[in-house]
Formats: sequence, structure tokens, C-alpha cells
Amino acid sequence: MATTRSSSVARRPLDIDEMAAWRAFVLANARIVKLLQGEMECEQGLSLPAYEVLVRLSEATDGRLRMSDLATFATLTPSGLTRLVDKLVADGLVERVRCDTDARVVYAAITPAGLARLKQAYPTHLRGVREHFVDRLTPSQLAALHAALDPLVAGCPTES
Amino acid sequence: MATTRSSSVARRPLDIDEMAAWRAFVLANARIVKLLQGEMECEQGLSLPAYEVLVRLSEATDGRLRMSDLATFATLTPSGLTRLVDKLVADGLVERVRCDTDARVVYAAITPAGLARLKQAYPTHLRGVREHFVDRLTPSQLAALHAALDPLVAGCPTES
DNA sequence: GATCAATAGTTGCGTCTGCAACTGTTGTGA
DNA sequence: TCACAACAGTTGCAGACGCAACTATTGATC
Repeated sequence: MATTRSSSVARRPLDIDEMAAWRAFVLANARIVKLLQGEMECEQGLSLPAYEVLVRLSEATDGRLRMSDLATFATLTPSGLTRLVDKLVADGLVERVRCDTDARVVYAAITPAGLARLKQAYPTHLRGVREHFVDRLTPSQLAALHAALDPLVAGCPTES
Repeated sequence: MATTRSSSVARRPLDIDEMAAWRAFVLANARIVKLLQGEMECEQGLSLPAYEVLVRLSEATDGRLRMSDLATFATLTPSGLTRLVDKLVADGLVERVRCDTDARVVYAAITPAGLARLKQAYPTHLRGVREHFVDRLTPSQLAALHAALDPLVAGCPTES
């Protein structure tokens, strides 16, 4: 008889508080992300993942990142990133750069136009994050939230 | 000269803590949702939105909900919900029921087969939520998280 | 040094999903 | 009672995205 095999044994259902916290967690995220997405799309004509890619590249050394690293940062699959970068390259915001020492590797590198585009889009994102997230929380709430989120992202590839 | 017009004036950038909290928030959600999605798909052959629809219907009076209400609960657009329900109807898990008093309205109603399917899928979801969310937090962390999330979902259509 | 597994990235294909336009229904104001 | 706006839901269309298969390259093993 199984005793505590977690993968096959029915567990105690969530209690009221656990359930409420879980639903609030999901709902809050869905709500905020959808708002940010709409604002970025509408005001800047940029998808949120595209913005995210530009941000990550701008933060990286030499403004470039391996495709695979960029994919994990942007929480996309490799194939998804390939097409997104295709589009950014077509728009002149990003360049593909082959790696000298490993011919398998491709870097995505942000261009000056990409930096300019990012600088232009940044206020939209900043305002959205403030309006829908940061400014709705007291500093202590924010700290508590962050502290509680830490165990949830522990060991995450994108922790940096 | 504008003074504090929030929509057009550059705001103070996020400080380190705000930025870290924001990124943890986004990352935690992306990570957990992707895990749950994969588990539900893999173990139960059910998409997460489909599972969510079945849950909401099972909780509703008479096991049915207007399409538009269901759409907001499942955070889908009306069109998205229409196709999802199409699929669930094809699988025999949900039925469409016309409203007697308003011919515009369609109810989605969970069938006995849908309830059975939900009962079967529930442990997978429960285990995932526990493993990736609830069990990683102490009760006080969970309470703090919930308290901090509340202002983020205030006034949300799906608050119930 | 040849073979073979592992790795990086891309592409084919199918699915999901949103926007805009459309149909049908209801209620409101003249 | 006759427009006409508002509403509920669906459909056409197109874009985004993931999985699996594929190509090219590298590194490990014998």
C-alpha cells in the first residue's frame, strides 16, 4: 500500500485560504500582463515578448546574447524565439551575429535602431508596471510579496 | 508645462527592489503555469484553459454558465471561448443550452462525462498547485502573498 | 582520426487565440 | 410600431507559439 508517494496519492485539497491565494496569484498575473500587453501593442506597436527581448539584449554585455540564453530569459522556446528574432531583424532592431569560436552558435545583437526603439517604448512599460503593480502596493507589501515569491523562483534558470 | 500628467510624463524608474519584485512576479507565474500546463496536457490530455472551464462550470449553479460569464472567468475572449467550448462539446464534456428568456444567450453546461473527466483530472492539478506553489510557502508567506495580491485584483471582474 | 552522441538553431506543421466583422435578438426612444 | 443602438455569440482571418523533425557543428570515445 502506498503511504506518501506524492505523484500517485490523492492529497488534501486546498483549503479556503490556499485556494484564494492561488486564484489571486493567477488572476493578478493574467490581468496585469494583459493590460501591459495591450498598452505596449497599442501605444508602441510592439509585442510584450519583443519588448522583453530588446530589454534583455540591452542589458547584456555588448548588447548581445546567444539565442538559447535569450530564449530562456524571454521564457520562449527556441523555435518561438527564432521567429520573433526573424521579425526583429526584419524591422532592423536586432542583428544575427555568428560566433567565431563555435559555428553552431548565433548571437542576437541589438542595433542602434533597436536601442532607440527600446528607449521610446520604455516609458510605456514603466508606467504600466507602476500603475498596475508597484503603485498599488505599499513598500511593505512589496517586500512581503517579493519574499514570498522567492521560494517560487528558486532554482529558476532566469533568476539573475 | 505639464506637472504631473501621469500618462505622458516620464516617471521615476523602478528601484532595485521594485524591479526584482516585478521580475520575480512575472517569472514565478510563467514558470508555474507552464509546469501545470505541461502536466495537465501530458497526464490528462487536457489543456489548462479546458480544465479551468470545467472547474468553473462544476462550481456554478446547475453546472452551467452564460458564455460571456464563462469567458471572463476563464480569462478568454468570447471568440476563444466559443472554439474551446466547441471542442469540449465535441468531446461530450459540455453541452450548449439555449436560454428560454433571451434568445441571444447560450449557456455552457457541464455533462456527467465532463464531471467525471474533471474528477479524474483534479488530482493532477491539485498536486501541481501544491508542489509548485502552496507547499513551497510557509503559511505566513502564503498569507502575506495573498494580502499583497489583493490590491492587485481589486475590482477585477473575476473576484468571486 | 573515425564514429557517435550531444548541442544550437531552424523549419514544417498544427493548435490556440485575438481582432474585426457579421448574424440574430433585445430593449429604448420617437 | 418602427427605427436604431446595445448586446450575445459566432466566424473569417491572421498571428503567435510549441512540438517534433531536421541540419550543421562540436566534443567525446575508441
